[in-house]
Amino acid sequence: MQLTPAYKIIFKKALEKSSLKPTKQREHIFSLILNKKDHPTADEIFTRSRETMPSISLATVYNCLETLVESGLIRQVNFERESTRYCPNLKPHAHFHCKETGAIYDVDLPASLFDSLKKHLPKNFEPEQIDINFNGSIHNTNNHY
Amino acid sequence: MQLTPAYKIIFKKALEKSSLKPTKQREHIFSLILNKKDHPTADEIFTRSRETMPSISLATVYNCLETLVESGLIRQVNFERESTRYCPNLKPHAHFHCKETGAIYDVDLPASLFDSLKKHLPKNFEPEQIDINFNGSIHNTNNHY
DNA sequence: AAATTAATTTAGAATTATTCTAATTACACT
DNA sequence: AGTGTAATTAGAATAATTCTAAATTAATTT
Repeated sequence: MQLTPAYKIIFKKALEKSSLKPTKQREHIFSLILNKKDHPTADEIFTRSRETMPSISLATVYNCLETLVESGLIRQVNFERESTRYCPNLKPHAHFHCKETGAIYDVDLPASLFDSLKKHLPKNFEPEQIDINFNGSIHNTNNHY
Repeated sequence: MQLTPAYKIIFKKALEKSSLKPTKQREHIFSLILNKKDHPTADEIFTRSRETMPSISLATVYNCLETLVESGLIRQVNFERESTRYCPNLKPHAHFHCKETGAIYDVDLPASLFDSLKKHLPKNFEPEQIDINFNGSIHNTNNHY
């Protein structure tokens, strides 16, 4: 679980911009999320972290995730009141939540769509973040019988 | 806190379609949400309910809210992991969450926008519900100085 | 390099919204 | 009236997250 040199620079810069330290734990968690792009929960990240960093604590995982979100390196994803999940995809996109499997899929969207959404806000509303969440199921188009 | 005759019919029909009973408690909670369109939490609804129905319990409030959502009479709104809020507006719309005050505002959107969102999904993804949430702040355009 | 300070991590307790459980109540139907 | 099913109730249980206070690490000053 290692950051590429390019990501290592991004990582350091992003944290330093908010005067936060690029610690071992923060880097470790960031690399875990980057390397398996599957929207894990804090608890899943905790379990995975301990495989290679057995001394890490759950509180640290929560702390690190918070600082990574603050510094813009990852995004939070929430569905209903399920555990918060984390996402390293920073491109404009939505999420699709399959109610059968619970899996979450990224859905790329053109930036223009976010722009036209913003146009419907009153002039004095200043959005910082737009979350678009689909909830539904996924049909298997192969197996018809 | 009374339902109009028109809403009373809508209420009964919606529940009976799922073979649920139009009970006093369910009607009471539905009317509370309809009459003050401010996205209350279950706990706020509980407090308001007791003013006119002191014997109601919190569990019942949760139960009733669940059945009202199931039968399509109200919608749930979630921001991050804050308490779930409830919304009687069934027209296609988004929500704006003011991070300063915590208030939630409905933002009407044309149905066409939801349609173009759906077009970006893979063909076998079947959305049942689309949630669009803005997070940000509201500028006061009056008081410049 | 030792001492000082500040930030981070840690373990475990505390919190909070929600769900669960089991008992009671309210209806609908014979 | 008696039976059966659904709904309500109070309180206990759960689970994700946050808080607290102590311990560790890193950075800075002497």
